[in-house]
Amino acid sequence: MNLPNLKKQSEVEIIRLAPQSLITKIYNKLKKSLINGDLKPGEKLKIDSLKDKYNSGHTPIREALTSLVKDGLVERIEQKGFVASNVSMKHFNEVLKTRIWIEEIAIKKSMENKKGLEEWEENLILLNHRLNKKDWTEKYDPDNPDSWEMMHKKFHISLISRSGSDFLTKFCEQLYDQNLRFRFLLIKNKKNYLKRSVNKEHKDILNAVLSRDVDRAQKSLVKHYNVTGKHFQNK
Amino acid sequence: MNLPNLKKQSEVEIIRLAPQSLITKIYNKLKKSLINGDLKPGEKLKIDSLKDKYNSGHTPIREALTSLVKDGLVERIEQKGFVASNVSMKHFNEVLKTRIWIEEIAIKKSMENKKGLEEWEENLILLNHRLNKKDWTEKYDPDNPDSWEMMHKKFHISLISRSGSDFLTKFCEQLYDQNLRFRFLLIKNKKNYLKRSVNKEHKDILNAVLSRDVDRAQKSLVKHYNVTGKHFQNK
DNA sequence: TTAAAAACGATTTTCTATATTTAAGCAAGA
DNA sequence: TCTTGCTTAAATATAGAAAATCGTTTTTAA
Repeated sequence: MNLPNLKKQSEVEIIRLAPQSLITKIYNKLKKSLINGDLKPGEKLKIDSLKDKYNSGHTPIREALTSLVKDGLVERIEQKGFVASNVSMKHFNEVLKTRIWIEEIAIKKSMENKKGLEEWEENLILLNHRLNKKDWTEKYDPDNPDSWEMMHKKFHISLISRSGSDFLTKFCEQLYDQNLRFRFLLIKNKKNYLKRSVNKEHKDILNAVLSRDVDRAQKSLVKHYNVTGKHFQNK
Repeated sequence: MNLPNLKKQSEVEIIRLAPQSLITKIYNKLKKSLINGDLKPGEKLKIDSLKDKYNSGHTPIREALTSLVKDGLVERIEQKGFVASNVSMKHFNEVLKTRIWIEEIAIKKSMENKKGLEEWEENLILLNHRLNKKDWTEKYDPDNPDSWEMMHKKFHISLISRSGSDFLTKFCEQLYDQNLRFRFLLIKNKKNYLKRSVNKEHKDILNAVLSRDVDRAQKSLVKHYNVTGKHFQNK
């Protein structure tokens, strides 16, 4: 999360030389499919089919699914296998309100954390600037960290990740992914949704953070989430 | 979490007839050992050893460990296997403050939730009453729901589980287990710890809840957690 | 002579193939 | 209609193969 993101690219390359397990690869692919809706809510996730699809044995598939269960994206029924988690407005509303409760605290604590405050602020400015230049109708592709969705996630996680609790940050990430899935699956009127002025909403949050106004930052963050919420009330 | 807990015992029995997978059994046993310290922080968790210990193949062990990674009790290093998560005061303090932040909200929302409010209150009275009768120096045994530790967990989870967000409740449970592990591993002066008047602390929380005083309930809950915290500052 | 690089072997993780167990659908008989 | 048993499909579990890591030794070269 520090500034010289681009320079670190090379380091990442070195890390990548350490072979990634099939488990991780399949986990990421399945997660993507669950979030973007390729795997439909309620759909049976048969080990054998996935095994063929991803050219692997049982173990990597089962382990990836086991992780996804803990992420809340897959449900497991003992002795009956795995199913893509169901979605509903009830679930969406739960995630929405939970995010609001949690992130209100997390952004507050992040702003109150003096250590590296200025670097964080500058980094947020950059992230927001880059995000602004991107086309937010771009396709969801978690493998591309420069895609709008991934940069958007990075901006939001950055906003709340200085609370001093990694547990909290991870929890927020989980909820972020849940929400993303709902957005892809449940938004009724996508045209309407795209009229939304996200950039303005982000700018409001950013400005509040930069003026170190905790209350206003919380309010604009909550507002941002509630605007998303509005677009789920079918119309 | 509703009142007729005892009657439901039979239902539980019926559910148990559906054979539990080895995965789940091993998951529970490993979790227990990680929390009570039989498996030491930092200890290598070799698949082969565990396989022998639990008389099983690789699959159930690996899957159980994969779940425990998501619980934060085990760490996984790609291609190098699994290790029991490390503990430190830093980690403890993180969990402590996170619990305080989160549960302050959760207990508030639980108290503000009108639906089934009175049943919940009555249930809390019962849980607290039963907890009072038990000896809190009793050994930790997650297989026995009537043990002090398990009833204590039930009381605390019950306090915060009516927020309307299952995500939040699960998160609190995770943090509860983390904290429990720290309690077993990090408390320096156990004799001193046992002098603590838990029953009084619980009664304060309960009374505040029953008088529907949100602010006082939050404060006494936080106090309860901070008292625990004090016992970690080595002396 | 010594430091770095390569090679080897043992251990362990990861993965595949296969066997066992369980669930579920269906048909025959009470 | 409700069992009961049969059949099939799928989940779960085991055994063993393949790949990666780690520590040690051997080789190479300065």
